[in-house]
Amino acid sequence: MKMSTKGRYAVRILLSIARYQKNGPVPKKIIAAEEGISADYIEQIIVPLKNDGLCVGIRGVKGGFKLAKDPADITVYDILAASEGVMKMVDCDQLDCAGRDKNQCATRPVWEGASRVLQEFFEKITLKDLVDRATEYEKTSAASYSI
Amino acid sequence: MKMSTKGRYAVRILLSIARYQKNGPVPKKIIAAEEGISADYIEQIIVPLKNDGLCVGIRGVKGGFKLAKDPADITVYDILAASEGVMKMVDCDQLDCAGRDKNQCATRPVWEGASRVLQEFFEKITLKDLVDRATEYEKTSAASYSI
DNA sequence: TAGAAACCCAATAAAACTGATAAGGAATAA
DNA sequence: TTATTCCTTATCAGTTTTATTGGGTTTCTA
Repeated sequence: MKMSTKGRYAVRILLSIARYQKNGPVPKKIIAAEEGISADYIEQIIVPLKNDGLCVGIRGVKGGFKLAKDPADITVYDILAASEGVMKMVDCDQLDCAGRDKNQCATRPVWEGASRVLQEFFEKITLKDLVDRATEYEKTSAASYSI
Repeated sequence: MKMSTKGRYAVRILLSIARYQKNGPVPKKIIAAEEGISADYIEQIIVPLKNDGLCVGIRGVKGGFKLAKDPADITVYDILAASEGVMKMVDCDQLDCAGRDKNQCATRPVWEGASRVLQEFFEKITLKDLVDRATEYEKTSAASYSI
């Protein structure tokens, strides 16, 4: 029932990109410094995010990452689904239901309902919401990465 | 974001006990056969459930397990909390928020909200609900363990 | 056309967790 | 007293997580 750090990092990485991309592509070195994640590890985490069309990498000098869509069009669910796969709390096939038919398994609706509830929650939060909140927080403290 | 089998097994084990305890304590051998979990593994899973006062073990011949409360007073959340610990999707202390103050972490409310939503969902489902559903299912098929 | 900046890709590995097994001990009913 | 059943602790292989490392490839700029 724990979220892996990969999922959390994925959200934070895209949040960083969202916040700083107005100055051009955000290099992973900046993200690393900003979020306290090693630059090498960021690469690994960002691969599925690119594959799912959430961000793009731009090579060469002055390269970096930028979002592939508007932050308001990227939900936390999109990010977690890309990073951790479809949101299913249990992979419940026939074998999993103690040999019963899956439609006869009394606990199955519990896990399906939980997955659904969670998905709906994450779908309501967009990257823009997080950017706004981060900006709000920053008003009361010093900005870290500017221009 | 996956539920471990331990949590699922815990629910199924208590559900088995709830359903069959009217004939006296339910021995783990029966639970094992019923749920397709090895008897040795059941022991391990059931320990925290006893510690949290959800069921009790009765030793000796004709022994077994029975619930410590009414099934209507045991929620799925109670079971999962006993089995897997408090429902926190991330253990977010200061260090976890990329060095920021935890009240300045823009993603923290996401994980806290998800944990809360999930907890509220599981709190709404009692063991009695599951017993009723299982009984309902059983009407359309053969009972497996009777008297 | 260097050459440096930056992303891309594959292999490796330590640590933690999961899922399970096993053996002996303690209590209880018949 | 004996069979049954729970109780406790140890062990352990396999998988997943969380990275690290080391080499490529592309592209901008001078």
